[in-house]
Amino acid sequence: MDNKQLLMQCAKELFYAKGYDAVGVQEIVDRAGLTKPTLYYYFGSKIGLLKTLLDTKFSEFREFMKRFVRSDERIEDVLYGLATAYFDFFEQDREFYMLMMALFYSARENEAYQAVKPYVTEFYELVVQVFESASYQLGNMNGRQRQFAIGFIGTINHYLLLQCEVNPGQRTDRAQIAALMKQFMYGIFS
Amino acid sequence: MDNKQLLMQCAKELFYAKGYDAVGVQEIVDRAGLTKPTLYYYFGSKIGLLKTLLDTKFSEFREFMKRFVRSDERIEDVLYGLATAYFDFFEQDREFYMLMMALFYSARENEAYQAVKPYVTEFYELVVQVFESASYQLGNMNGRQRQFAIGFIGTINHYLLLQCEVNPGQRTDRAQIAALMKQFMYGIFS
DNA sequence: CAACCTATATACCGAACGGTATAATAACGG
DNA sequence: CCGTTATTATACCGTTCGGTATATAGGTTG
Repeated sequence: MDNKQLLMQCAKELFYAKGYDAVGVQEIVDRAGLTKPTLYYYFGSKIGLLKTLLDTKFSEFREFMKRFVRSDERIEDVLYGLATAYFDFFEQDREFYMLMMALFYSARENEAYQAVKPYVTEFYELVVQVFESASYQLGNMNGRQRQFAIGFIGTINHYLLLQCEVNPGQRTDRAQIAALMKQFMYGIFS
Repeated sequence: MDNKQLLMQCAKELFYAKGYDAVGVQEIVDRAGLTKPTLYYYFGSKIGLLKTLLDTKFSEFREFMKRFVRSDERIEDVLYGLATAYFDFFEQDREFYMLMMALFYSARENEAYQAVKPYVTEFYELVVQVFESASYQLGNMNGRQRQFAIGFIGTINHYLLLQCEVNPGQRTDRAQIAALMKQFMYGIFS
């Protein structure tokens, strides 16, 4: 791994563990065994480092989406594929996923939030589109597509949060994804 | 309002807008028109100020819970009451609610997260209890009480997040709460 | 070899950080 | 009116912050 990748890796670990604002540039380069000018050579600034990290990782997320989502299937299967993309991306790099969530929930004026917002919005709109194009299966949603999208992402994110708290090492299996989607679609009484 | 309350108010606004780590003690006292020793006189430290703020606000949240939750009713009504408590507390002070969410989603090693965690856990356990005591109505949940509690809180929090993004000024009405609970209980096909 | 470009280090900048020693002021009880 | 206590300000502490001017080492290219 070259030093650019090394710096991104170290930054990700520290941002995840302590929070973007709470991590100093010195701390990042110390962990990488380098010095500050190297970091500034590659990324220009601390926020530039975060932006490069986000850009790299969200490109991977797009690949997961392409692999698992077919919008022409039954809505049950589309949602299952969507959920699988989220779960697999989460499993591939839990630290980054949790970092992304933390950034998205952080304060609106914070530059770290503003850096992550466009990416989160992009994937949120993708989920909205899934519900839009399923309208012939779900019937008249009365403009509730966005509410469904929020509910869907919220359900998944909170499940993943629980995973991190309760099963720090264990992988989520396919049966659990199916159960969660069933609960989302048919409610807790089913 | 005395200066202690004033400092808590100013801190809350700044923490909400910029994030705990991104706000300096100097900034807080400047906004309040005071000086640093006053802050340290009342709260001892920056984290002490946050803890006092959390303690005060979560006491209010407990009152909302007592007012709206009757565990001896039908599960539909209990969940509706629980949701109402969350929504009303949110409406009473949106800034604080969003701050609490941001803190809870922040990094585990961050002291701001550690300050808010006990309170969030307390209310999570309360929701778990609601599902536990509804077991005779929901049937055998196979130990999924915690999953339901996570799903319930996740659904509400993401809805409130959406509220803040889309309708910054508008109040959530009772019909929307009922619709959200219906979706949670019966799924999106209902 | 000379010029150049990439990548890295030494050493430093001014500003802001959280926090405090000390003292002045204000309010209150005797 | 005096002593005490609660509250606030002035001025400062050492440390760390994000960021940079400058130099050097190594490879590449003319």
